[in-house]
Amino acid sequence: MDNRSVKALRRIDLARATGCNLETIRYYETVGIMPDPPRTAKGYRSYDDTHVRRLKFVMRSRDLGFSLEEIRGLLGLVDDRSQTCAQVQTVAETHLEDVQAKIADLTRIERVLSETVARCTGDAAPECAVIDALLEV
Amino acid sequence: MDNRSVKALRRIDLARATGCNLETIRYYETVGIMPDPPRTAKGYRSYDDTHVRRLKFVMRSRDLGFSLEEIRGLLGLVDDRSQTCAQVQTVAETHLEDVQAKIADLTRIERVLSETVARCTGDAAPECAVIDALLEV
DNA sequence: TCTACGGTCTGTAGTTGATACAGGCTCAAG
DNA sequence: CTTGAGCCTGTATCAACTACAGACCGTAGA
Repeated sequence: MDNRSVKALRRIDLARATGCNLETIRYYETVGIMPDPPRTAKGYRSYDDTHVRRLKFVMRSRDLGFSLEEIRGLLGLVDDRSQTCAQVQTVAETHLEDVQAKIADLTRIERVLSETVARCTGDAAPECAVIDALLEV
Repeated sequence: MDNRSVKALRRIDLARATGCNLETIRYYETVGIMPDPPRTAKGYRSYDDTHVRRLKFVMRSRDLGFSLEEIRGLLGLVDDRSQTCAQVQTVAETHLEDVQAKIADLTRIERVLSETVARCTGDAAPECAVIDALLEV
């Protein structure tokens, strides 16, 4: 029968596939970040690969410092296909600027950290350059 | 008399100098991120430049996704000068690896976003490439 | 077939990291 | 000497999770 229909995932399977906390999945559902999934006859949530992709995207965005509100905006592009390409472009451009600003900030920190770590002798030395550098970034 | 002693800052001055929320300064004090500052005779908090530097460091670190717990660790290096340079280096290296991972992640997103934004026609087009690209990063 | 165990459900409470507000006091410019 | 801006404390609220309680389900092994 070649029944390769999408494999149903339980909540814990989605959690394991994404690294997301089990309870957070339910939380994202209540706040509208994740859709209400189909349920089995007994009321169990039933997920598939699209949920895995979406949740991974949410988690990475969160990890990079975007708020649920901002992520909602981006997911709106995914969910509401009636928007024009121009509208999508505007949101994407704003997001791009945010990302670039974060990269610039992190790169500055990265440079100072790597320079000072390299300069550090590893000896016992209370006047270690790392410390002062950290405050100067 | 050349009285260029460090100018005392009120809480609102510290807030303005750093861009930090007024109430957050008090919060950082209660959770031990900022030290209990000296007080005037009437009990007003009195800050100086060292507080400005420290708070700026805390704020930037928070903005880049480090927890107060992690920041506490870094500030421990500043506060406890008895640690060896080697210990400082270890903490700084871990921090550096975190930063580099975040940069790599953001750079990947940045590339996909800028490529797809550039490719976008701006027409009404529900099958805009940006959307799918976002979920694939 | 029974039972143990791991998983599901809902609702609610607790945690972290802030932010806001209330009610009263203080300081300094006009 | 008033008035407005700022200070104080304590407490409440918020966002984004995270954990727990108590009841139910489903399946692998004895």
